[in-house]
Amino acid sequence: MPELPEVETIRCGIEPFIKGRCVTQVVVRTPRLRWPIPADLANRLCGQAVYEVERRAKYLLLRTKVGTLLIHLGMSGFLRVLQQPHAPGKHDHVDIEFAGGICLRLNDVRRFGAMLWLDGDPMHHPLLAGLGPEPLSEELGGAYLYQRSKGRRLAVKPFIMDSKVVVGVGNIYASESLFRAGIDPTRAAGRISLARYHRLAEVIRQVLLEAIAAGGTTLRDFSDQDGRPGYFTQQLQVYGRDGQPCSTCGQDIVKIQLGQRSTYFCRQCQR
DNA sequence: AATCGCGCCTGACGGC
DNA sequence: TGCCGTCAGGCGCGAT
Repeated sequence: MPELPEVETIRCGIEPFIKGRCVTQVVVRTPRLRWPIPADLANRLCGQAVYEVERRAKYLLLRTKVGTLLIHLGMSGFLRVLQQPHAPGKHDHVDIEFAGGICLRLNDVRRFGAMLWLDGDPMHHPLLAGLGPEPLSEELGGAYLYQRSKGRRLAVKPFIMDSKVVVGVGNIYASESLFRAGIDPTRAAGRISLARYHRLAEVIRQVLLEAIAAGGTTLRDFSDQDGRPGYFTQQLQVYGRDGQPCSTCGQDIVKIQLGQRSTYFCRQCQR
């Protein structure tokens, strides 16, 4: 499941192949993603050069001078760059072909992803306009989280997963960050001190940067690969480790449901 | 306003 | 072996 580090890694991986290149053809085999892919996407995109490959939250933005292609990878999506012709396989829903024979191929088993065309300033689009700060930016700090959490009774884990508060903290990294910060994921967001939020902001950045570094290594050979990119290479300390001993104190990691999400933590180390 | 819970979708996995 | 139920999860949206 692409979390922010995977999306950033994919952005870096595809950028050198498509930046500055002109779209020659768009093949949509399965328009039914989270929302239907616009029927006129090919008309909009063909003949346009992609002059920038950006990321905002987990959205990829391919900018042209007449509009922006927005791509979200949902739970199971990934993008590959093909330099050699290659028959599409199962769940290869879209090909975007560029001058020079480069093909950007979207594969998404569960189709929770999206591919939309945005006119005008993409940052004003409803999907992007209300988003909180990027977790790797200066804006995310303890003071910011503390201020936003005032009076809120919501548990801290769903609080930091709320994209209006901060973007890009998915279920896995939320559990990992709270473990590193020693914070009980069920604790009300408004009942956490400024000092602990300083620590939380710091470890969120740390965890994401480590994952980006790991992804950069595994995805070095980005194009023309057959299988999926190597996600999940990061050492996870609590996620998916229920019943196993905590790496700090040895007590069993527990798994609970919090806001319909599996949540993993150590009752001893996280208060 | 804040919070909760649903639904989209497929594949892996466990039980019988 | 096959069938069926359950789980996983990002995230917008409607309900409370």
